[in-house]
Amino acid sequence: MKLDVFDKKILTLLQKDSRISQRELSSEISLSASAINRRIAAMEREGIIKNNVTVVDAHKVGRPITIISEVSLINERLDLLEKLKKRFIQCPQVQHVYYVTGDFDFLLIFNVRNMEEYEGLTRELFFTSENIKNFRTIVSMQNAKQELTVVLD
Amino acid sequence: MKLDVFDKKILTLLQKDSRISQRELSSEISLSASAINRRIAAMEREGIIKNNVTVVDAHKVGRPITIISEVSLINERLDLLEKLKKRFIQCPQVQHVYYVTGDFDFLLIFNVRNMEEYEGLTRELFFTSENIKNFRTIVSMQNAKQELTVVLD
DNA sequence: AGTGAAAGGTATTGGGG
DNA sequence: CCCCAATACCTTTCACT
Repeated sequence: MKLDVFDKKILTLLQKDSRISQRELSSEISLSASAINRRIAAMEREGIIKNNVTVVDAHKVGRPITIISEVSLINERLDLLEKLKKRFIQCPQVQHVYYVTGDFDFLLIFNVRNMEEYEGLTRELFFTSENIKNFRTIVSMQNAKQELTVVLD
Repeated sequence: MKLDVFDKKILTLLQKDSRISQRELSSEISLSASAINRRIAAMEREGIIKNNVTVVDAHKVGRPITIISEVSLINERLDLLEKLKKRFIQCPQVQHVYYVTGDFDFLLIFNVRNMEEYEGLTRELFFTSENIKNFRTIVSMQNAKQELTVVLD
C-alpha cells in the first residue's frame, strides 16, 4: 500500500493527537469526513496504524525513574537469544527492547518506581539466566523526550 | 491527586487502546459511563493523562532503521547542555532524548529511512557543535518492544 | 462520588457521481 | 475515489441519590 499526501497528513496529525475528530481532520486537510474515515480504516487494516494509546505521565503516577541497561550475552545462539528476548518483552516495567550488535547485545529501557524495584527486576531478568555475561546500568537524569512519532514526508 | 483502583484500571485499559469507548470501560469496570467520563476528564486536567496518540508502524511507512547514539560532551556547563538538549529534542527523527551521567551524557534514539539520513543528522546535530567530544552509534537489529506504557498497581 | 436519561457530537455506512 | 446525507454510536451534561 502506497501512502499519498493525504494519508501522510492524516497520520502526522493523528500521531500528535489521536482524539482529533475526523471532522476536524476533514477541514484541515480539505477532504470529506467520510474520505478521512475510509483512509483511516484502510491504514488500520494494513497495519500501518498499529494502535491508539493514551500516554500517562510516569512522574505523576509515582514512577519517576528511567533506567537504561546494556546487556551482554555469553552465547548468542538464536534459540537462547529468543528466549531472553521474550522474557524481556514480557516484563511490564520494560518499555523498550532493542537487539543490537557490537559491544553489547540488548539495550533495555525500564520505567520503575524506585531503585529497589529495578534491583528486583535485575535479579529476575539477569541473575537467573545462565547466559548473561554482564550488564551496565545507566540512570536517566532527565527524559527530555520520549515519543514514538515517525516522520512522514 | 491520588488515584484509586478505578482510575488505575481506566488508565491500564486506555494505555493499551485509547479508542475503547467509555461505555465499554464502564461495563469492564462496573462503573457508570458518566463516572468514567468525569474521572478521565479529571486525569486530563491534572496532566496524569498527557495525550492520546496514534502509533504508526515505522517499517510499513519506509522508515525501518532505529539507531541509538551515545553522546559525550566536552563541557557540561548547564547552559551549553540545555542548548544541545533543545537541539536534539527539536529534531523530528529523534524519538528519545535521555540525559544521563556516567560514561556519556546523552542517549538518543533515532528513527530514520536509511543510513544516509542518519549520517546527515549526525552532521547537523553533532559535527556542527563545538561541545561534542564524541559519539558512539549503535544500530538496532530489531526493535523487539517499543512502548510508553507505565505500570499501575 | 455515583446513577440514569436526555441532548449534543462523532463515526460510519450506503446511495449516487 | 470522492461527496453528501442518514443512521448508529458515543460522550457529555444535568437532575437526583
